[in-house]
Amino acid sequence: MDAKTLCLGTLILGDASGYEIKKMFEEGPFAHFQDVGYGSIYPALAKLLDEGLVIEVRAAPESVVDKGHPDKKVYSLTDTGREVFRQALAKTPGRDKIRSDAAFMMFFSEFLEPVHLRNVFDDYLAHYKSRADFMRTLDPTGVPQGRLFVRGLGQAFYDAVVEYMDANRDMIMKPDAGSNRAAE
Amino acid sequence: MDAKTLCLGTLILGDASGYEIKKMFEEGPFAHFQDVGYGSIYPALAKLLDEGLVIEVRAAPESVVDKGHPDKKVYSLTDTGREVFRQALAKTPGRDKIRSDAAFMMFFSEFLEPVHLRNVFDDYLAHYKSRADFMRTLDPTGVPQGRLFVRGLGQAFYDAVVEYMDANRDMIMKPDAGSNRAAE
DNA sequence: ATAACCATGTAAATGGTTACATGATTAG
DNA sequence: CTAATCATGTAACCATTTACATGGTTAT
Repeated sequence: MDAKTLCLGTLILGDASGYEIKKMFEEGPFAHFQDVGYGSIYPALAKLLDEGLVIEVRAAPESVVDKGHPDKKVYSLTDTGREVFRQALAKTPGRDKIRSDAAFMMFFSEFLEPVHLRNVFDDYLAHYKSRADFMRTLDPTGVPQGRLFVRGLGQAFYDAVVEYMDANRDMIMKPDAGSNRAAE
Repeated sequence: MDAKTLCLGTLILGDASGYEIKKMFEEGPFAHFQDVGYGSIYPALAKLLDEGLVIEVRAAPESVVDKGHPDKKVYSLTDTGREVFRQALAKTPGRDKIRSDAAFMMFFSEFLEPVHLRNVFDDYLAHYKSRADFMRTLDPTGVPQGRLFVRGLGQAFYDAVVEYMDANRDMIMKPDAGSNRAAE
């Protein structure tokens, strides 16, 4: 999924600014399966505007909360944008892409200093723990099934990682009991 | 992790050709947490050769299996290469990067045609099932702990996805029972 | 024969990340 | 007053993906 489609997806959930879109990928509903930075979002929004898939709208006057932020740009999907998004969803998705540098490092645990290994392990576990905890705080009320399903999938993934790491800490942390001779 | 470090990692496990390195990322021990194509591997190997981190070696004469493949190039790590790899492992790893187009699609299940949704779901599940099954065929004998740990982590991940999807098929596949009105 | 696989490589296109540049507002 | 957060955007750099180009071998 390119940044453009990602933006269309967030906008179909409601009007938003570039800043708000980023937030959705940081702590929102997409957090566990997609990722984008400002450097992708702003150019993507500019292109979408160019192509007529989104328009710039003033934030609803009711939300005068935005009084002090005159430079905030809120985008809204056009009908064409909605249609293009539907077409993007109709394609066959590619395989999941996972890049875990931490897992790569732990794979080579014998080449890491014990202190460093412990840090990598603990940081990794702590991160997944906090993600799992965060997801548990979300309210499922009124959320469509597809979204709940994907949320649950993320939750299942986080929980599995945490559970496995808690259960197998010793396996990687304790010095190797001779079984590594063969593969060196 | 850039393609260069990834290549160093596979080569520390033993001499290999570009083609063999790719295989490792397709069906080998890295399959579930990293991914690279030929377009990354061959240029990376060329650079590593340039920098003196690897050398080209003839495949061991014993393995005359390679008789008919004179253009096969086997690479081997130099001491510098080993050292550079260790340094790469000593750094703090970045966060896992996950991009799941399929999850993104399922998130927006209301916008997908039922047939397409079913296809996406079934393909996704089938893929994770086959990955999980494959990992169960691997022999743990003589494999160092770090590698076993990461293998188990991948296994736990695959199993969690399969289990969750099997258990919650109805949730996403059955037409929405009115709870989606709110977020539309 | 012919498909599948082994095997290597390049070039162009695509797209993402990082660093830079700026400035207002809010909470402590 | 100072740090954090809100807010947008560009340019250079970096890296990957895709398409192209080639050709040998093995199994059916």
